[in-house]
Amino acid sequence: MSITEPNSPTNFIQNLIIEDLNANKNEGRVHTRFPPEPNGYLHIGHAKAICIDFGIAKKFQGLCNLRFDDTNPTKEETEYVESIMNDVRWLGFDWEDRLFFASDYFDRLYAFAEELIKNNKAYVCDLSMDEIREYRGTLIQPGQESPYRNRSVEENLDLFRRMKAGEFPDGSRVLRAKIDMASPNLNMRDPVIYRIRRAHHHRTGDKWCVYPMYDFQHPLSDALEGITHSLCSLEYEDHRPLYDWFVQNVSAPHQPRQIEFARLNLTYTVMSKRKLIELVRNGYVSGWDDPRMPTISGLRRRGYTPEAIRDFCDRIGVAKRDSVVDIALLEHCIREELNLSAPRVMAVLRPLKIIIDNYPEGRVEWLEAENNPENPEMGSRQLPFSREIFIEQEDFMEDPPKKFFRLAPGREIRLKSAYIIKCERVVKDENTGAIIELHCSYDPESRSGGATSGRKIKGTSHWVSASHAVQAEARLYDYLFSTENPDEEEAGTDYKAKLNPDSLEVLTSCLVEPGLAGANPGSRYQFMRQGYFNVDPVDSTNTRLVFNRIVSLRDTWAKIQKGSGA
RNA sequence: UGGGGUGUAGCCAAGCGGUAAGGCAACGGACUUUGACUCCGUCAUUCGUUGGUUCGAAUCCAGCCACCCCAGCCA
Repeated sequence: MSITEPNSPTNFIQNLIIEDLNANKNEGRVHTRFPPEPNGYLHIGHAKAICIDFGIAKKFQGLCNLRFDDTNPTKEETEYVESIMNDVRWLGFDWEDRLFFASDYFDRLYAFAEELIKNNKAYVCDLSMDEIREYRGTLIQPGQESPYRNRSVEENLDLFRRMKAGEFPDGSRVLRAKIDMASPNLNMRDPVIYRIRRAHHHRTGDKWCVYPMYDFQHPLSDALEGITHSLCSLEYEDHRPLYDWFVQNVSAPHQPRQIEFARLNLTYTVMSKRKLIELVRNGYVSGWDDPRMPTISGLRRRGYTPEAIRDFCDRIGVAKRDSVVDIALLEHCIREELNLSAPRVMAVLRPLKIIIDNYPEGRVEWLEAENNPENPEMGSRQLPFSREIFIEQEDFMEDPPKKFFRLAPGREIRLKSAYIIKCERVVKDENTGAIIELHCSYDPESRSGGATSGRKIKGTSHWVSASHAVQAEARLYDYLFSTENPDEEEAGTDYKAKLNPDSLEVLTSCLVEPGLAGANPGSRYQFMRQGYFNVDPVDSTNTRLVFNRIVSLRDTWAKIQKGSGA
């Protein structure tokens, strides 16, 4: 079940909306919006918000707008708005013709500000930034009124118009709402609503030198768009009285309602935009789309699907409790999808050579292999088998523990879709003692699918034919951070100290079955026991094949070791 | 010492006065041409805590405790 589906379970936001509907509010309409600031790339936390904003609208046959809250020109860039639109679309959501920008409303917002001034509810303040802070008071002490608080309407109007006209330097004056300097809620202590900022805006260029603040812009943009339910994260709860104040003290065409929910946190990663941008800028990762990043573009490059991400967002629920969701749930979602959709192919990450002494030299058999035993519709393919093959190093142990039932001296193993082989001899390097290759025999009667193939063998391994395999590169990713909660305070450490040095392992000797030579960038596979991989959509070229490990299969090594008591 | 929030299992999360859903994780067992997958089973006598109201409380009331957010001309 999903909040994007009609019969899914309800959450507290839906219950509030149902109450509004039952009270005949908003003519029965439900209209939400997803309002990112274009100052960075979207991450999985935004995906939660997107699924909630668009999902709730859909659930109530309503609409959801995409609106960019672009009122701080010093942080915002066109690159970001493009990536955001791309990511929202990729996730599978459609804002149709309702793409908006707060900057589209600059004229109307300015008019609302003048209206406030004319009603003696806003004033131009000449205090410096530091002075404003001092006058604001503290958490436990009330603030003091600005000496400029009681300027006449005429003077305020004149000053504000001259601010807009560019007569004053940046930072010299601001427009403030006249509310209550003694309010226990600091947001109500005459908040700044316009500041002078000579910066090039990504859409309005140099037309404006005054820009509205979020607290003023957001409720009024919602009102202008006819938003009924303005869903945002918990840190804005304190702002709700201000939100309502603006809507009520201006001739707003509509009264939207703000509802807050907890933002997403995930184990082993960070979600704050400030931290992510720092990881990118300081080169801790290769970019916003580094597959270890929790960004949408990182997850996409890693091989995650929009369906898996939406499924994850549905499963984590919506509530007001601060929480940290276990990354295992996200991994479960992609495994569940890929298990049925990704073809199972043979790839050997750490090759160990095997020579089958009783198999004729030069002979090649093409064996049929099913693409996905759980999804027969995916058909089968032909695999070359020959005298020399590679298996996974970890599938052989010279001195195996009790419950190890793969290959060992004198033991047999089934080669997936091929024959049963028996290890006859181990060849080692004279000096180092390292294992160079294995000599085996095969059982000609055991060919997979044949009439006499029924012999039961405990272990099965994947393999590739030495002369047919294609060389590739595999990138194995671990968590970017080594601790479950890198944000957690620990005296003297900052979150970067918890970056996991082993978060990326690159294997260049990886060998894959020949059919993968021309695989499409982005396509996903299960490399048997090694997990799910995709062809890197950025780095794979005709001469270089790179696989990203999307996620491992659940680790069986732990059980093997546990079983052996090792 | 102010204001706003939140406390249900290892992690999420339903529950809204009638006797603790579901998912992830974990742990047993079955199955398996990959120990994965799949399937079956186990996993809160108790809901931060102490009292109160009630025939009956996770749900209502009071006190206490813990944690999160707020003093940008960021959003």
